[in-house]
Amino acid sequence: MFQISARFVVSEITMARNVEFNEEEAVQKAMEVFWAKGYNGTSLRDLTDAMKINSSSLYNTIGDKQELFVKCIALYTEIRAKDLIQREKSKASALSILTKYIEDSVKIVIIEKNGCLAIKTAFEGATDDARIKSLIKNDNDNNYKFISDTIAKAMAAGDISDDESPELLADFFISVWTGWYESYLIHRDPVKIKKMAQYFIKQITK
Amino acid sequence: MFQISARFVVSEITMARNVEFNEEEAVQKAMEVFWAKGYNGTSLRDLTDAMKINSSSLYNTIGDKQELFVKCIALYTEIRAKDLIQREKSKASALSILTKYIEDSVKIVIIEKNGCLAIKTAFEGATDDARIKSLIKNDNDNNYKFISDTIAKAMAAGDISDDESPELLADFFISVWTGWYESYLIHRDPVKIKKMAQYFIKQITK
DNA sequence: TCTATTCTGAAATGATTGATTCAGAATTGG
DNA sequence: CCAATTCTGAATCAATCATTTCAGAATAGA
Repeated sequence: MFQISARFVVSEITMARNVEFNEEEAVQKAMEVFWAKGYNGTSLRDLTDAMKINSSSLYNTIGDKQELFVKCIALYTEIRAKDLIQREKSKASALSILTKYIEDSVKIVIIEKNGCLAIKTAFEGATDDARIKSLIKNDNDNNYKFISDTIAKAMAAGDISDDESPELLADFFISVWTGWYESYLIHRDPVKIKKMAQYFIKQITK
Repeated sequence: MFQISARFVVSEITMARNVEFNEEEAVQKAMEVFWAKGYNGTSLRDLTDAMKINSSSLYNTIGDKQELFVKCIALYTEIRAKDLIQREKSKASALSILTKYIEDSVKIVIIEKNGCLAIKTAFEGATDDARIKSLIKNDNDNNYKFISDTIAKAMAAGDISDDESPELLADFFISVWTGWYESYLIHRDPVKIKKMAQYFIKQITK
């Protein structure tokens, strides 16, 4: 017997009906709902409506609400990790990779009306699930590593001053960036964000 | 007749039983629960347990869950506003008022395990109540005004450079500050926060 | 086609949600 | 003490919550 849980039963005799829905697409839809409403603000009905599946199908394949949330956060952070890998592949100078990243961060803050799912999740603290904490920390560490490495390279190239450590500047940028989301949630003023980004770039380059 | 709602009935003949619980203390207790669990994560039973009152008393005096939440946010932002007024009264130099404020901000980030209620509320976006949005924006504007005014005074005194506008620096500080809460939620590393604060002070003073 | 197995959809689960009811306790002025 | 009024507490409300059940549809290999 290889039965671990219902969905892992593997018959040695016959196979049967296949799952009708696309799990990845369904998780993507669920992620959007959690993103907009938060964990506690999202009901299972909200989820199954968006995913267009029955709750029994959800529980048979993915699991309960918390399990689904973990998959959503995993998907979200995976997308972000892939974006960083793409940026690292760029042939451009470290400085221009960095400024492009900062400028894109501004754009995302302004476009994404619900803010950042990782930040929202960190602040909501709805569940103390170790997997979620780990995913959020990993996501943060990825960004930290990307920024500090890129700054270090730009310093080595002599494009930005090495008065401060790349690690401190990376921590600092991540902090400002988080604040931009809050600023935009409260004021809806793109100019504020753009000016702060300009200031940050000026501070580290000069 | 002066009847607006049940609790505003004023008899012209006789008075009657008084409210037994202290409303301000009860709201304070409720605030702590909302602070720890968020709006959607807090049930009415969580609230009445902490406030040590019956739900009928709550509805007869304060109102429903949303009304109570408004009062909690009002109390929270009022406490913060009073703190700023105290700081403004100080006879110390603008620069030392500013650095004291920044150092105290670091302490609060590190001490307050649940982060900042205003920031949490902004990110949760649980209710689109105009009063809450207004209170949060007001709180933000208060801090903005205090910081930019203090920076302007320090500039006038020649204690910090006037390369940048006080308004930009105020926006910038508020953003970093918000990020510190997230950083501390994820990493629980006081040194990170302290270093960032030192860096910020250094940047604006030199 | 048949049989074994799995997936789906509707219905229902008990628990909890925010909110209300109302009898009786409390307090006031008379 | 009485009468008028208001507040409190226990019980309860319908609605919704996350989750489960199960009959029947679907599909694989034999």
